[in-house]
Amino acid sequence: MPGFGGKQLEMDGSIDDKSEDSPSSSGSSQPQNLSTVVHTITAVPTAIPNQPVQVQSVIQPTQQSVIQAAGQIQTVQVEEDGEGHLVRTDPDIEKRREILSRRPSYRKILNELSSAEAPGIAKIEEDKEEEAAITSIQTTIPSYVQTSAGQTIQIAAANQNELTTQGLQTITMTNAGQGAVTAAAMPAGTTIVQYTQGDGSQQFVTVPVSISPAGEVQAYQIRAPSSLPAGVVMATPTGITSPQQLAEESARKRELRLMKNREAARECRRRKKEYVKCLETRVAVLEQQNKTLIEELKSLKELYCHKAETE
DNA sequence: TCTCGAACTCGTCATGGTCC
DNA sequence: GGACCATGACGAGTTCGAGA
Repeated sequence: MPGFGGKQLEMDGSIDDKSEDSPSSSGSSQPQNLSTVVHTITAVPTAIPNQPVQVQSVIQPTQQSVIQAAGQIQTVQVEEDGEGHLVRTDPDIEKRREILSRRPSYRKILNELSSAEAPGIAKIEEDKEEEAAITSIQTTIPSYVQTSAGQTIQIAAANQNELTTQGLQTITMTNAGQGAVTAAAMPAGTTIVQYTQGDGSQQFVTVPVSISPAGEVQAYQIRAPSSLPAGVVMATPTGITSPQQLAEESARKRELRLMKNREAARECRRRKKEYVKCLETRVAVLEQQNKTLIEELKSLKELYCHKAETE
């Protein structure tokens, strides 16, 4: 991570108010403190959550700084905490601390940042669009799926065109010699089949692959319980009774949970990277603004001195 | 070429927040 | 209240560059 100039920039764009919980708690993205005369900080006051404001010219550590946001002038108390961090000490702290104590969402933060001040920065898309993107590279309903054991099984629904998540469907699986879709890696006895329906919606089916030596396959039900997100269905054997089947069922649930969490972790990391990139861009922009303002200040000073000399 | 340590990646678990 | 999601934390594996 390259070092950032200026004062500590909180992830939510606010001035450091010593909140205990911050997305930067891992430390890897903490900006380094560099000594500069003028610090430009973007802050989001609690009264106007989505409106960035700028704190300028915090030259003396302890003083009142003027925050201008959307045409409004606010005055906040700002102090330096000895470690180079600006600390806001006004009465809003309790409220802000309450808000910041909640775990942040990179997506929310980034979307706030992009909508508030940088229209050019792409928002992190909502899940709907992500799902749509995924389904666009999927195929239609496969008749054959390959299990984690390299086994190919045929899914022969009573009416594949009506294989929807509405209501219950019974499908049968039979061994077949053709492969079509590779299933997720699963422990012995289970597999997760991912496919796309004719209407483009993505489906995950957790399927136990306990095919008897005689090739006999029992019937499974595909159901879409309300607890599962759209596009995810569970395949459960009909009439689970034995402890072994219960164990298999819980193993399947666990695998599905792990798979989802794996995906969630990937997404989370991707969002985090995007968020850090966004912050770096903002830092670069603000540094540039800072330079411009310094130059402007210099020229105004010179102009003023020149005028004073001539008078 | 081998070794070592830092950095990075990924999967999993724990936990708090949100939704129904 | 339970299911689900988002994310921090942690450990294991991988990569890469520097030094012997």
